[in-house]
Amino acid sequence: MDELDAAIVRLLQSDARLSNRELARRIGVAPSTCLERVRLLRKHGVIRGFHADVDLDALRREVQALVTVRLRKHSRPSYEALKGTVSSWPEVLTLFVVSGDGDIVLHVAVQSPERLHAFLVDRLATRPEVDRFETSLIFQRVHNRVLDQLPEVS
Amino acid sequence: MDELDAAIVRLLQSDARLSNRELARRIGVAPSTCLERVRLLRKHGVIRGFHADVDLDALRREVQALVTVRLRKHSRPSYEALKGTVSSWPEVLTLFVVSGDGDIVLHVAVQSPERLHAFLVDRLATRPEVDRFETSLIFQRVHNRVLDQLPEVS
DNA sequence: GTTGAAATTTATACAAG
DNA sequence: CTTGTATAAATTTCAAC
Repeated sequence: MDELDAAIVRLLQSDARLSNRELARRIGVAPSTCLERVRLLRKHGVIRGFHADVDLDALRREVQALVTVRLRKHSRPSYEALKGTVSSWPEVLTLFVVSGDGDIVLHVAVQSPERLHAFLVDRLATRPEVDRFETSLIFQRVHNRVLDQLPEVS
Repeated sequence: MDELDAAIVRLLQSDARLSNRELARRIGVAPSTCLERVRLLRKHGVIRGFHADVDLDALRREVQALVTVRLRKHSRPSYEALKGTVSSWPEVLTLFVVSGDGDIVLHVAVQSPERLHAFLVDRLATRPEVDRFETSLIFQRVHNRVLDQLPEVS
């Protein structure tokens, strides 16, 4: 990753649909050079994919929460079982495996407070791996979608 | 949002760089129809943008954490001041304003455990709005990038 | 709202520096 | 690794349904 790659990565984070021509123009190289750079960034896993960011309200997900889950057992099968199940739940946007008071944090988004409660008691609380959980309503989310490469630690 | 819009939104979440032709082919309409649909979805704010998903390790962000922050005062100026400051910190990926034990949750990603500590004590703890905070290391993150529209609540 | 076709713009491969 | 050029493909507009 040199300066050019960093610039490409920055621009494609802010707009994944930039044409290759425009991208090349902005970083100051020929389109064919730019195309090859992007191809390599994808191949090497630096760029993992391109995704549309969709308004949650439009998806009828007006209520968001962070749910901190504590497992009954801290065994690998316990983690894997819950992770596997959760990934099939449409309510869940992100799952974090964490240290600390909780073991897993879920970011969920659903239609209503009632649906949130239904998710918690019908889906989550019925899982045998789950001991207990705490729920925080999300009033606001601010996403930074353009991340720069941090400087090397010297 | 009819069935066609939902299909477009679904496909563009999984691959924002799908060509308009391919998108049109998959949902079964003419390219010009598809183009107009996408244009309207953007105009109406359903599609908020297109972003490249970049590997955090490639950005030298190998250590992630969730930081639950408690404010000294629960006044609007207190929230706004911290939100404003945080948005200029490159370490922060997402900020959640939440209810519950914490008032704000930060998802941060930095170079090393040492840098995480530096972030916490030098940046966060020095803010006058901050009372205290708790930090959970993130061992794993599973992102669901394709969200379907949830059914109407009847 | 949708379409097909024309005109414009872009992506892509590749030979060469 | 980079570039310019040639070819193929896609985007975009628009008159008409």
